[in-house]
Amino acid sequence: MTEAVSRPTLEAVAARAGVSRATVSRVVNGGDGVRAPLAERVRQAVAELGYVPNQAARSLVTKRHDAVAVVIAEPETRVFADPFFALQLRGISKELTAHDNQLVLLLTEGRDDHARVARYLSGGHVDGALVFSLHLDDPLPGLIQDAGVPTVFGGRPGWGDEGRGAGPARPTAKDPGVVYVDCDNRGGARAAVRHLMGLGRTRIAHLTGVLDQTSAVDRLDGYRDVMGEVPGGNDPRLVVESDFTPAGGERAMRELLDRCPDVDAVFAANDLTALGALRVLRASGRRVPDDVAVIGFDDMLPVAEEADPPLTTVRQDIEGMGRLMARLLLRGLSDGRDRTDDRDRPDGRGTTDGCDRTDARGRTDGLDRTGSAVDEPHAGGVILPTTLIRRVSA
Amino acid sequence: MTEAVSRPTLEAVAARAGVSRATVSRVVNGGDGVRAPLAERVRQAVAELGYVPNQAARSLVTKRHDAVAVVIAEPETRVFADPFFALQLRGISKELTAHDNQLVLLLTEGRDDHARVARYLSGGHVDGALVFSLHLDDPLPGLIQDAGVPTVFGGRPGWGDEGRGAGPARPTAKDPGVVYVDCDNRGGARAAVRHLMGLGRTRIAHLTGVLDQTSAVDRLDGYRDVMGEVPGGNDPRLVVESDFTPAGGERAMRELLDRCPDVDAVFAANDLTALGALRVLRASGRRVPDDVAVIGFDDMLPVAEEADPPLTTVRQDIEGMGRLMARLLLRGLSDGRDRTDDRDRPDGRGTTDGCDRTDARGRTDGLDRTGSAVDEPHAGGVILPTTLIRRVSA
DNA sequence: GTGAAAGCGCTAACAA
DNA sequence: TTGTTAGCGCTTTCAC
Repeated sequence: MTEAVSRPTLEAVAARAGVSRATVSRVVNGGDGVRAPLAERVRQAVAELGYVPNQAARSLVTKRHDAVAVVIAEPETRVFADPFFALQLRGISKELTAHDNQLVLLLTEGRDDHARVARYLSGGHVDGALVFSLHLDDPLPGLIQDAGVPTVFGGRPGWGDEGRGAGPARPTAKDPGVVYVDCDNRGGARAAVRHLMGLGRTRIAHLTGVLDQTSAVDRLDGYRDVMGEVPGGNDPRLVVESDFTPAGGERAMRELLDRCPDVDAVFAANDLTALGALRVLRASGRRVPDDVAVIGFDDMLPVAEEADPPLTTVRQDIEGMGRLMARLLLRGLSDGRDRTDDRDRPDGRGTTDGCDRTDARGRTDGLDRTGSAVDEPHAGGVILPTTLIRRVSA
Repeated sequence: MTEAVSRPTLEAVAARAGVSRATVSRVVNGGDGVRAPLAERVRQAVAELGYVPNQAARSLVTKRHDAVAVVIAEPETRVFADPFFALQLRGISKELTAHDNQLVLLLTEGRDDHARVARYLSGGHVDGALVFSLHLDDPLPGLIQDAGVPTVFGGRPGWGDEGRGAGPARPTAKDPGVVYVDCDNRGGARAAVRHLMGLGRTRIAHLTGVLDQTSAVDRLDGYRDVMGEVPGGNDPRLVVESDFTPAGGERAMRELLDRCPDVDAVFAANDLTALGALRVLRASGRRVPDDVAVIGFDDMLPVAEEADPPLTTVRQDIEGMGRLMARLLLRGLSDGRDRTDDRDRPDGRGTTDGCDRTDARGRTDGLDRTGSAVDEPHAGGVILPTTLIRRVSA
């Protein structure tokens, strides 16, 4: 392991180019107001010396870090069981890189880590935070809000869902300052159920996810939206609580077959649950999709594609979510300063502005919230669309 | 998105405690040589003010950053297709956190990013780097070596495998300074094949991984180690090249059945490949394991466990690999300075030293290298053991 | 054992 | 347009 060596400083570059440190600094930071030939000489010197600015020194005076923390609350091992996390991170990374920001990854393993993370964020080491936390009663988001760091949440925070999560709703729930990005869980669920109806199915069941996560709640709500419209759709026996795992899917499917042997379609809260359901259906002698159609959620490869039969599912643009989160945070950060959004780095690596590639629709397309006590939508919620992917199972 | 506020400085703490900045600094950094009561007063002030040291200011003078970069060469989308990456990261994160280091994540998307990463690492923003790059001809590891940053590689670098990868071996291949951590791919493969033999199988095939990755090469070598010992084991038709994917596994399995209809066991280079093989075997009317036994590699959940039938496979301690990489890097870093390894942070959060929990065996337990021209083992290679997980398929 | 003072490398007023 | 100067918040000699 080679030892690091000392790097040339601004001073060295200035000397070499025969100018003052201030001039070098100007050139390095965009070169506004430096006459071309001089700037050229400086750039020359920079190249020759292989000068790279010392970020610590820079941060010390600018109070900026060009770094963003990504916080992932770890009890969410679900996050580790599928590529979700990795894709999200990839999207975030791309966007941050395009804006010359670094990604500081903070993984938490429980309460002890909460304090650590809060301390780190309060410590002013990063300009902002991207926070993933799926559970309604997770204290981490609250701590982070209190840390006073600009933050964008991944997934709709559940603070406003009174009567659903454990404990009272956080006062911050209606805070217009709360910004989050999520996929259209509810709309995707509706699309899935409508598709099953379009297939002529009438006894359509739902195997839910863990109901202390907003994604599970929203998918259930989407299911109910559609089922509520048809006679007999409100049969409570058709909804079985599960937990986003294959084992849970098996359990739930067995229970479902007990309750409703006449079921002819299943909408599973995610692909893993569907996997378990498929196995039980096969064991029960039912054919998929002939006897029972099955739809999953997530399009989690290779699970969905490699299932037997390949799973029809609802795809979300996971990478796009990550990208959008980063973009929103960065935009918020630059708004907070006096630089405008499009004042990108001089190397012209800025991306196109806006949500052009993400089809952000804002809000939840006219629908009111999930029957909770929250009347106003979360001011900063951005919902990305989902797509139904048809394979064999439905 | 709340705006960040200004934090209390050392100065403020000093004023509050009625001491000099220097004293506060000493207390904050371990408190050696400060009388107890004074130190207590300082700690009090720190707590009251919620003081957190400004890392930028500290780095500026210490030239340390307490930050480590994790570089993941992205063309390795395999890394994104399974939880491998996430687990590795978790191990790394735990270890870094225990030593109060931050994790800066650098994902690359191709050549353009190489320069960016090299620049960042050379820029002295981090104390060291953990680098993942699976392909033999990836230029990134070379660039990183040149950047002069202490580095530990994830997975055995292939630079020394002459005649295998594209291009000549890098001169650094035998550099005793090269440090890497890998699982015992070769030993795991041997265990798998021996297990199949123990089952009385005689026509044991191998579906390889992408052979420009050392993990695939090593697994193939392990297979050959064992097969070479028995008569007829060298039948080249029993080895089919594949690519670590289910689709590749299908292709390879079909080809294998064409070539050797009498095959009675398959060792697949990973679980995904095994998945494809299982499907083809089923389609061909063969029963698993009765007619053909199948073993995978990685114990990639949920793939292996949820396969039909559940897959016997070789498990590696992925999280342990990550942890060990971080530990080795951190140790190297502290060796490079004048502080000894066990001079941990004052809050007593240091972990136990050594590789106690990882069972590092060092080297490759007496076996010579993979038939390549490299006679001396890579000085810094640490190989973690693997475990055979018996499920139904073999 | 404690404090005073000198920078670390950079940016941002302000002068020229 | 360019240079000069004063710190940013911290650690670290060096006196006391």
